[in-house]
Amino acid sequence: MPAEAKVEARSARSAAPATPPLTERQEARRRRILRASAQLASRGGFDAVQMREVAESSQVALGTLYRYFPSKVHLLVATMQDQLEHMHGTLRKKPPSGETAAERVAETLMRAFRALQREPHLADAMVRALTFADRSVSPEVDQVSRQTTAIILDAMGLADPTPAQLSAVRVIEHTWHSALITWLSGRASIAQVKIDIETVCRLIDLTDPDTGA
Amino acid sequence: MPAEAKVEARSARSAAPATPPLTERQEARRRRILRASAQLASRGGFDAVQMREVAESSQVALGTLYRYFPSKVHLLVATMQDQLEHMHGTLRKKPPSGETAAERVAETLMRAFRALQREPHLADAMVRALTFADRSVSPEVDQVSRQTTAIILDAMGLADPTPAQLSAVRVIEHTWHSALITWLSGRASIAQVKIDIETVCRLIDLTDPDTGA
DNA sequence: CGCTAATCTAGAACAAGTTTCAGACTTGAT
DNA sequence: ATCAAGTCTGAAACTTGTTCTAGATTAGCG
Repeated sequence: MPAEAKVEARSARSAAPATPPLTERQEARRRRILRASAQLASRGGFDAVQMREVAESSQVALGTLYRYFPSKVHLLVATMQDQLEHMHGTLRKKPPSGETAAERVAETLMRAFRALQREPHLADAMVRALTFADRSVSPEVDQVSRQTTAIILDAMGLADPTPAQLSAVRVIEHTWHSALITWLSGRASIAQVKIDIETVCRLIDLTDPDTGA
Repeated sequence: MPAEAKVEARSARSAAPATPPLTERQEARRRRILRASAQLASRGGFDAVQMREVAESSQVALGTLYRYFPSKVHLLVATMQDQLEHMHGTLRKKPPSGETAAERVAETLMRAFRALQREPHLADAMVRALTFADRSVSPEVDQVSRQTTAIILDAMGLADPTPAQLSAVRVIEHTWHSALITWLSGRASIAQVKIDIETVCRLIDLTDPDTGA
């Protein structure tokens, strides 16, 4: 029988279908790797996360690093999952105060944006990885997307959204990601991102089953 | 005095401030390079565009290729500029037929989307490069963005848009790029992209100075 | 305990983007 | 026609992501 179970995509909750539980030491390794990844990313962004350095930093052989995360993009997307969970927890504690759903969503996203501004390099690494990811990372990217959707729906305060509302949420996510990229690459100001977020959030009112179209 | 002028960012119109004109042979080299890039990209997407192969394919030394395009991302973004010009020309010939501005924009974007579907690998290479570009490529990416904006404004049929309308256009572009990415990475269907585009285009009506909010 | 299969480690090796360099070639000016 | 300065070429070198290998370790089972 195997000694330590096969290591694969890890996820927050019960999403993973067949992920054998990790040993304590394995869980610890995984943590060390993610911590090193975030640390290096915080310094110099995407480029500063070098696999050899991550391995050394987390006291793990390069081959092992690749066993846990099959590519740099996988690693950074996993790092993002990790950070997103934090974020969601933090956001839950102080629900947004806006009157309308649109206001609350915009407020929540701006709060998240401010958090990202505190670690712009880390944001750079995570977002670039997310948009650069190819099909082999789809499951992980999808998980990030679901988590983001959950955060937005939370802010809207909706139990069961209509299809139109889900469309609006998807568009908001698109805008969120793309606006972040333009900000990170210095092509848009913080103010600009704020405007874009507020603009797209008006779509929510438009799809409100009571008042919208 | 210099023999052949310094090669730098090239742009469609008068945007470049100080780009000495290229020799005929230089212009020809540049063309060959872009053609090779598009050709390789059409085959296997981003990964298939290998600088050594582009150089060989376009009968240019590797060092020369790097003189014309300082990185793979620069090259692919330039390739996108090139393709966008084609596209804009093509789109101009058959203006969209929709009643409202929103309909016309959605129609135009869907037409562009269909064109991309014909060369999904090329689309992959260009879009991935665009979103992966860091600050050093900002001017070129910005040029692509301006060109895209021009296409959308064309479709709206607007001479001088209001700030609110420009915001809407920016959000539409965000959605357009991000939706393309989700499609390219297999996380969204063509139908899904269509819905997202149509959804975000409703923002236009919302900002119409006559009828909107 | 002692086995056995899987995991982990160290390090070499490979791949593709990027840089560098010496020498041949072009260009525009004199 | 000649020259100086800038370009192009071919090839090697360097960087960093990724793969591979042989041997040491570890985990669970009988």
